[in-house]
Amino acid sequence: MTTSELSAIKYLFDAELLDEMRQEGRIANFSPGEEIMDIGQQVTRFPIILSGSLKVMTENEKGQEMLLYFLESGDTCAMTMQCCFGNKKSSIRVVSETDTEILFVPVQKMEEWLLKYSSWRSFVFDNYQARLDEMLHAVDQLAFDNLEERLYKYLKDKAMVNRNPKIEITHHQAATDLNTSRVVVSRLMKKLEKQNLIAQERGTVKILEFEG
DNA sequence: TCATTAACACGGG
DNA sequence: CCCGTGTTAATGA
Repeated sequence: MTTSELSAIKYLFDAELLDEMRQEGRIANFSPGEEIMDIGQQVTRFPIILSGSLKVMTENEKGQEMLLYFLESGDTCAMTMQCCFGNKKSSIRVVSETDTEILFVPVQKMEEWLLKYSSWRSFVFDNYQARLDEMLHAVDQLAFDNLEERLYKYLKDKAMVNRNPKIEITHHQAATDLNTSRVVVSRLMKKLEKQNLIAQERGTVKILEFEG
């Protein structure tokens, strides 16, 4: 592994830790829609995102999927981290949202690095923090029961991780991710359109706020 | 009141 | 024709 390959995260860690990552880590690439990790799977390697973005989902008892959050470059998955420390099986499904490049590190290294590197401790702590904040916000939105805001945030998140104000998505997909019905999404999309927040074509939605 | 399910029409590819 | 979209009606929480 060359130095340039870890350039996306080099400012996050000590030089020495980066060296270890180069030695111990493996880089893998994924295309949109590819599954990186599934529910029930034993976690043996730990992902750090170099480029692209991931979608993290969970499932309820009935097998319905539910979107938790998106992850981007420099992020890692707090849920996976949790699984690694506890040597548990994954409670989430992770799917590539865009083309992604991921650094995988063996789980044994993680605890070792906690003792050795303060930059690793910060990384782990910050990621927990960020995810907890995001989850709290999600709970807030659910509690206040405003699907319109959730939908708009979902669209904006998707546009942000794709670095593109134009999103390729159908009302059906949005409904699945938000755990609601297509009828509602169609209605709310129309509403957002009337407020000049979005523009729609068949299979695409454009966030007007993000247009350059 | 607002979401869900089912059903339907319209239109583009 | 199939799929995505936009509506409506009936029902339930």
